[in-house]
Amino acid sequence: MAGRAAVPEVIWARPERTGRGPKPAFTRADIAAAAVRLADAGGLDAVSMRHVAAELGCGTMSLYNYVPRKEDLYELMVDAVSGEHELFEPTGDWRADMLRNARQTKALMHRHPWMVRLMSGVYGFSPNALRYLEHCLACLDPLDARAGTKIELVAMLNGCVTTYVSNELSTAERVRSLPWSEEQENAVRIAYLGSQVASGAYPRLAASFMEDAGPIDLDAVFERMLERVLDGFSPRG
Amino acid sequence: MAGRAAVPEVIWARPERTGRGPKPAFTRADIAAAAVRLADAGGLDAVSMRHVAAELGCGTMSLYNYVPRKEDLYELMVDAVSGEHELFEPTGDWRADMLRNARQTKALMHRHPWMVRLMSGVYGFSPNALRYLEHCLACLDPLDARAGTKIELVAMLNGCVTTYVSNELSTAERVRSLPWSEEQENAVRIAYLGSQVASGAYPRLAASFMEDAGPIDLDAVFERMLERVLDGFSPRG
DNA sequence: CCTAGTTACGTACAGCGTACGTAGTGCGCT
DNA sequence: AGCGCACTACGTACGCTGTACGTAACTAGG
Repeated sequence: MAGRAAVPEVIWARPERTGRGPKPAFTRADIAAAAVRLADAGGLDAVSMRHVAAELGCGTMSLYNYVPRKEDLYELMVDAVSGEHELFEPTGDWRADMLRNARQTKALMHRHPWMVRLMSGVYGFSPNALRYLEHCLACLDPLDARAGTKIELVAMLNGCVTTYVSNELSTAERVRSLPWSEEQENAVRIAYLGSQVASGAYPRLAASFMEDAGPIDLDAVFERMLERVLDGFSPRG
Repeated sequence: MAGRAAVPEVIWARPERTGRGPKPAFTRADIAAAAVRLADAGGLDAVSMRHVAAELGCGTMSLYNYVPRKEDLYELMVDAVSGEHELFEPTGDWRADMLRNARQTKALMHRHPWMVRLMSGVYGFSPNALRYLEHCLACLDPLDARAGTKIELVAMLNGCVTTYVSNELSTAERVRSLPWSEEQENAVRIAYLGSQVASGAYPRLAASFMEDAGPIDLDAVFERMLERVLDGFSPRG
């Protein structure tokens, strides 16, 4: 009969080896790495069970011995890149440390643009995610606040970074499945936005466009956002 | 030949009627409403071109006369529910007004849980989204700040609300495609999380679990988050 | 040693987005 | 007035997806 049980489980709780039978040809790390490679190269849509299996050099259905559902493959991917966080030694300056963490997260998501799409749909407590969370809490040791508050800080900071990068890359990832280039897509959208703003229906929005005529400094926007989040948690702020 | 052009375009720029030919049987609003109805009832996965066409009572391919790509259908959906925002008269108290906007957004996303998945993937400047943005800017008239700063405020507030609701509903929406119930899923994940925390590998995380033993008041967390965001933009804060 | 549990993988199915072809309809132009 | 073209409508078909299921080979535990 089928060893594949249709029973609730977390992939992390399922042991990677069980002893019986021929020894598995791949580790979970192998599989995650293959999937990440495909996603980096061809976007999230390039990650199909068939493609990952081909990348590993095995039959499609063999993958299901390691990964019961596609969802779990996504979870492996998120965990794998979560492991890319550098867990440095806390310096004692919690603001500086958290800034460093946030900037790292942003860089990580730029390296793996498909992450933003997975973040809102995958459960966030894989081993490496827990490790990162623990690291953040260690950075926050000097902050005098309840543990719950610290977790709220980490969640809010991560959330803001995610949405920021999501906005930044909104076209970049989506355009992969479109039959035209990112430049064309942006041009046509900006043209529409311009026509709407020029229509006079959105006076305040139009005024804002007049104000900052030049190109916006996205990095500065990002840094301002971080400062504001941290301010919200600083004592006497 | 094909009237279906594989050329970059925004669906909002394409006129709904062109004069020539038999008159369309549906409006964009009809289509959006049908798709939203399906998504509310059966989750985002229930929104397929075939299903929407069936809901409207037309052939699958007829839908492509109105909606050139599935992506555009999503855009119609987002715009339709964006129109559910109540654009009240600003009171002069920008903090209170923005709180009201944020709470409305949260309620809206609870009514349409699939929205969080669409928000990070769909371009954010549909007509109703622009109207809402303009409304927020009107609420912020009393705030003495550059227009760019106000837009940052709106973006940050919306972003935080989105990620908050996303975390809140992460299982709820995902579990629809799983062969077991949300309760089972949560139970199994909490069991795993508990086992990890109990393993001693994450001491600070464990301490935090000890601290707030009781169930957390999610609404309070939400309100605290909003206050912190607004604080970051209040003068002399 | 035997056998139960595992790995491996081909086949098959239902569903998806959508390219394409054809038939019918009615506005705009000459 | 009437021709032609742009449009609507929609059936068929293709390539892709996730994955249920069956079969064959293999190996560790009793």
